[in-house]
Amino acid sequence: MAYRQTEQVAQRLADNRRRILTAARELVSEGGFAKAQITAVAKKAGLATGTLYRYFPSKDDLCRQVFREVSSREMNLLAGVAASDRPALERFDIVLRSFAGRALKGSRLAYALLAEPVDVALAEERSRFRRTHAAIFARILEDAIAEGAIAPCDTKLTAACIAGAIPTALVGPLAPDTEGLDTESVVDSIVRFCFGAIGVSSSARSISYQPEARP
Amino acid sequence: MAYRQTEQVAQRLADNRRRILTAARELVSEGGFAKAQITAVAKKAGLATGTLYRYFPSKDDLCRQVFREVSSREMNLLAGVAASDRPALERFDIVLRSFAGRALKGSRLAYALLAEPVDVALAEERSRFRRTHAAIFARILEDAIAEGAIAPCDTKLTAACIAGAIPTALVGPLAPDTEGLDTESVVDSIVRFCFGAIGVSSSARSISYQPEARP
DNA sequence: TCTTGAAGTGAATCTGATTTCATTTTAAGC
DNA sequence: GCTTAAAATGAAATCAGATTCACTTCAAGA
Repeated sequence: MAYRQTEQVAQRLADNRRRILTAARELVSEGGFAKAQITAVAKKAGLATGTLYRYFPSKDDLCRQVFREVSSREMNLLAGVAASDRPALERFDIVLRSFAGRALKGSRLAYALLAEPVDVALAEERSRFRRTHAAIFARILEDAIAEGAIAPCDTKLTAACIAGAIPTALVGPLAPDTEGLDTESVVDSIVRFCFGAIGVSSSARSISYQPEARP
Repeated sequence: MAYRQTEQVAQRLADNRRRILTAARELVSEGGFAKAQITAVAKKAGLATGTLYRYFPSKDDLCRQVFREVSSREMNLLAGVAASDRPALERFDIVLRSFAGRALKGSRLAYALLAEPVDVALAEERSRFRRTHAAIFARILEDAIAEGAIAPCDTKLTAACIAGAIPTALVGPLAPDTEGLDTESVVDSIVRFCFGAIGVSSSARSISYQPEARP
């Protein structure tokens, strides 16, 4: 018995793994998944190309992992908001705003997640991401119906529509170059659209429910 | 002067070009753009690989061309419908239905156009396609506002949302395997969603405007 | 029939990445 | 210090396509 993995080594391995993921994530935030070539990632992580393959079986796996980490952070955030015990419509408002708002803020990464052309493996991941969004929306819509705040509708499909509408509306504004456009008004328009879509006009909304005092 | 292109030759050249485009289109309808490899296209067109390059400078160019041909047929169709002189909301209804309905019918091709993972060149083409959709919707919305049929709104953004919502709602149903699901009800739900989004509830709609007699 | 330049060919090449693997280095235990 | 097995290395192999190019075939017209 001449070799046994020690705590210290295990630590370093875990570290390396993390370092690879971080390097990849940073590259993605800089230039999208297109910039996350294995060689570049390894270099940035301070490891040799081959070493990387001791940690991840393939590029696809690595990228999927990165995609999941980034997107699940977002998802958890939204899910958290969605799970509060406020009235459904209020939650709807907040979820929409955090989604759109955060996307516009971290635009390069959001673009990678939502719209950058990617290969099949990541496209799959992306569609899972979108379905999760939709599920969150669907849940809120069901609650809203149960509360009698909106009329019944096909919640699944409506949620899918919303989950598709937002990214598309953002793509223009998200485009890697776009600078200095009125973020808030874009978000407002999107929110208005989504409320409309579920049958809550903005006038009705400002009477029955005031998410924030308005200026 | 020993050579001059004759009518007959010109004819054959044009024929070849067309044959290449057709072959490519057919391959795309069978297996998406992924299946449209140069060699396969050439073979299907009954030409040698190299010959194809006498007609198209690169694969990207060929695929773009195919994408444009297919999508512009759709666009013209929608634009035609949109340009009729009926009331705006009626046109809205028809455009939505033809869009969603046609996509569901020719699903493999629609999937390629709307959702298949593609490379940058085609992604560009696709976003142009989507913007054109949005423009059609925007136009109708403006008319509807002018007619006083709906309340004013940010037509550009609303149109973008709609143009994004529909494909997303269709992706599930379009997925290359999905069989035997209720096409009509999907279309209905989408239409309902879009009308809701512009502030026309389905109840209001069935009173003020009857697109078709209902059973 | 013969010449000429365009059209057509498809095997060979190129490309840009991922992935492998023979070799070297490192850490653990004796 | 020595042995062992894991970890790390990075140059080279691989790969799946697109693309090229030296060559052949063809059609027009002299």
